[in-house]
Order: sequence, then structure tokens, then C-alpha cells
Amino acid sequence: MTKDAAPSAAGRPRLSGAPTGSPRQDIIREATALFVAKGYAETTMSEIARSAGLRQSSLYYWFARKEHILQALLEENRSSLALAAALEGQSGPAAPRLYAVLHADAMQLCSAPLDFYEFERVARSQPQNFGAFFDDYAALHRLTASIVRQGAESGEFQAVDSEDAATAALGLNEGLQRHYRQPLPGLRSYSAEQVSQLSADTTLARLLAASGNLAAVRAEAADIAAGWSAAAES
Amino acid sequence: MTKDAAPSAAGRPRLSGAPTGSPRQDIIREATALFVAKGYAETTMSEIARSAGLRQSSLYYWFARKEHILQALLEENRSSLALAAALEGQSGPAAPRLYAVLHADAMQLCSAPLDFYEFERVARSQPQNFGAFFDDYAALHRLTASIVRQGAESGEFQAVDSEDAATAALGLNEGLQRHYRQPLPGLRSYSAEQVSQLSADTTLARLLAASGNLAAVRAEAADIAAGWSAAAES
DNA sequence: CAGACTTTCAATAACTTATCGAAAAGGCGT
DNA sequence: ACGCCTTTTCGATAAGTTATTGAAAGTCTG
Repeated sequence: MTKDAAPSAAGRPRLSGAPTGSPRQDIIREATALFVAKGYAETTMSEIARSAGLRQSSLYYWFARKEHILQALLEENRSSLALAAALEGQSGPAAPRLYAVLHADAMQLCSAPLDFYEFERVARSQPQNFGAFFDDYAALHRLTASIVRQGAESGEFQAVDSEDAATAALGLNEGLQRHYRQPLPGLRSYSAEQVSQLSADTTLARLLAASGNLAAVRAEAADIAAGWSAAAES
Repeated sequence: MTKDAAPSAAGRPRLSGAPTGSPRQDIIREATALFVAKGYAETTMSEIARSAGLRQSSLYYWFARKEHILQALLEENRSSLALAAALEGQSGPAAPRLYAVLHADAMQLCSAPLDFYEFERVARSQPQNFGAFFDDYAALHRLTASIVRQGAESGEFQAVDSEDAATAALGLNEGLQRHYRQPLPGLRSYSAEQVSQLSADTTLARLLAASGNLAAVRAEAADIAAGWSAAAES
């Protein structure tokens, strides 16, 4: 009944004669490529079907709605939340932990198959299917605010409202990922690493009480992120 | 030939019998209301026609494409660029001038009929019609970077890359206007004034060499903006 | 080998943006 | 008064979109 990853040879054969190896995964893969190239709204079910080797109406056997393809695609990209959850409860200075979280979130926004805002638009039109998206966002915001609060209480950061600071930090990530994906004509264009660094640098420079430490914070953050991803492998 | 704002009684009468007073303005007004309420993509030409009191196909007599309505609507919102142009060449400390520009830009993004990103999406799909949009953006970015550079050279600001700082400042404005328009569930919601202040505060706090001056900068910026808009009236 | 199950397909409904030619008025010259 | 030109609106329709439906074409199981 789950009809997931079933390389069975059953069912009516395709007109195209294309070999049917896990149609669900094939569709997701082809749809991802098209979403990356043209965006979600501009990609039609007919195009996805053509790329995946079946007819437009056959697509609806695997995904009853276009949004469901996006939903299936979403459930792979949640690593920055896991990092934030791990680092929030950790002891030690807040600055490198915050830097690591913000940098990882920005990198994920840049490398995700869909623009954050396009994704948010679809999620908002189907709240019952995309509740996890909003839950994840709220969780990330809460963890970010918590790390900011830790830094403010220890004197490492300036005295700021932690919720406002988290909103600004995440909002900056979102605003800058756009500049990575769609550079505006006449402006410098950035790599994913460059926008992530610019975003995290900007937020930390605003928060740190002693502003000279930024380079050290950045280095420590890199260590933390490397250590965490190594630990996550095992 | 310009067929603009022509309250002539000529032409075939409407089936709806509605009084025909400047159809072009009527359409823009009704379309604006619908765009604000539902967004651009979700508003159909049929709905606009119904609100304006004519048939869907008759709309195309006044606007050959849906984007043209948006384009007509755009040509009213360019005040923050004018402010930036006025303040960039002005003497005196950079901080309050930058604050005033960023705050005004954020307020405009919040009060505009369309979400910045939705507008950008349409503009990108019709670059030949929306070149002014990209020109304005590039100009605003250049002026912002110029003010940042003035502050950095005078020692008022920290030593930063002025282009990066401008990108981050404007990106933060854009990211935060989204939080004003569409508050995410579980997060605090902001008024237009609150997000504008949060955005400008955050950028200035990051840039100022002496971080205690923020409240004074904010007050000076309000004076500057008030003086400028009074001067613009005459 | 018969029936059940799985997968694909063509046809079609309902909606969208956009085009086209005809229709319905007013204004104007004669 | 009459025909003609211009302006404006309309209905019909094309081409594209997402999504539904019932039938068709295979494999698998008892």
C-alpha cells in the first residue's frame, strides 16, 4: 500500500518504453532538477512527466498534487535545525555556536533546491501539509534566541532583546540567500560561502560586546561545525 | 491616442450599467486592493474585471498584459530612493543619514501594495518592462554604500567593505518586510514601524564604532527625515 | 488459467491568460 | 437626417495549466 521505492515490473508498461526503476524517486529527482533550473511555479507537471518518462496524468498516481512532490523533497533538508538543537544545549561561549548555526542555516538556504520564499509561499497555501516547515522554523528561531540570550547573560554579547535579534539574524539569512540565488543586475554576486559568511559576520559583529574577536569566533565556529558533522556521521 | 483618464461617454456601454469614470484609474485601484488582499499571483483578471465593473476580455483594452497593471502601479512608489539621493550628497555625520535611508526604505517595503519578492519575481519575468525597478534598486544600493563609505572614512563607522555592508543592510530590510507582511506562526508579529526600527537599529549597531550612540542617531534620523519630507512638500 | 492487483494512459473538466472580430454607442461632416 | 469614423465593450475562442476518472495493459497469486 505504501507503493514506495517498488521496482516491481507490474502494471501497464509505459508507452515511452523507458525502464521503470523506482518511479517515485525518479520523479523527485527530475522535479528537483527542474525546480532548481526554473523555480517551482514555472515548472509544469507536463515537463516533470516528460523528464521522468511518463505521461502527465500518470504523475498523479504517485503524487496526487504538485505540492506533494515538493513536500517529499523537503524531508531531506533539515540539517541546520539538528545542528542548532545540538549546540543550544552545549556549554562554552555562545558566539562561535551562534556563528556555526547561522552559517549552516545560510548554507542550507543557498543549497536547497528551492528559494526560501517560493517554498514559504507554497507552504502557506497548504498549511495542513507543510506544518512541519513552520514547526521547524519556529524551533530554529527559538534555539537561536536561546543562544543569543546565553551570550547576553554571560556578557559575551551586548544586552539585546534575544527574540528580536533572532528574527533579524534569520531574516538576514533569508534576505541574503536571495542575493545568492538571483543576483540583482549591477550588484556584486556572491557564492554560497560568501553570503553565509557575510550574514553570520554581520550578525555577530552586531552582537559581540568586544568587536575585535570576530576572526577568532569564525575559526572556532568552523571547528565546532566540523566536529559536529564528524560526530553525526557515526 | 493616449486614452488616459478619459471620462468620455463614447464607446459601447457596459452591460453592468456601471458608471464609467476613468476606467484606467478604476482598474488600478481595484487591482491594488486585490493584490494587497490576496497577492499578485492569486488575483485573476476575472476578479479584477468584476471589481472594476467590466468583463474579463474588456480589461485587455486598457492593459494588454496582467503585468502592465503592476507596472502602472509601480510608478508611484519611489520615495525612499529620492531620500537616499538627497542625503548621500549631504554633509554631516553619516550615521543618522544612513539610519534615515534604511528606515524609510523599510517603511516603503512594508507599505507597498506588493511583497518585495513577489514584485521582484514579476519584474524578473518581464525585464524589458521593469528595467526601472532594477535601475532603482542598483541606485539605492550605490547610494547606501556611498554613505557607509563616508562613515567608515570619517571613523564614525567601523572599517567595513561598503558594498557588502549595503547588501546586508538592504537584504535585512527585505527579509524583515516579509516578517511584517506574513508573520510566521509561533513568532512575534511586528508593525511596520517596529520592523523598520529593528532593521535600521541592527544595521547601525553593527556599523557604529562607538556603540552607545544608537538612541541619539535614531533621534537625529527622525529629524532629518521630517525635515526632508517637509521640504519635499514645497 | 482466472481473477486481483499495480501501473499507465486518453479523455475530459474546470480554470487561467490572452486574442479576435463583431457590436454598440457618441461625434462629425454633409 | 444620414452615413461614417472612433472609442469602448462584449462573446467566442485558443492554448495552456492542475486535477479527476474510467478503461486498458501488464504482472502476480491461488
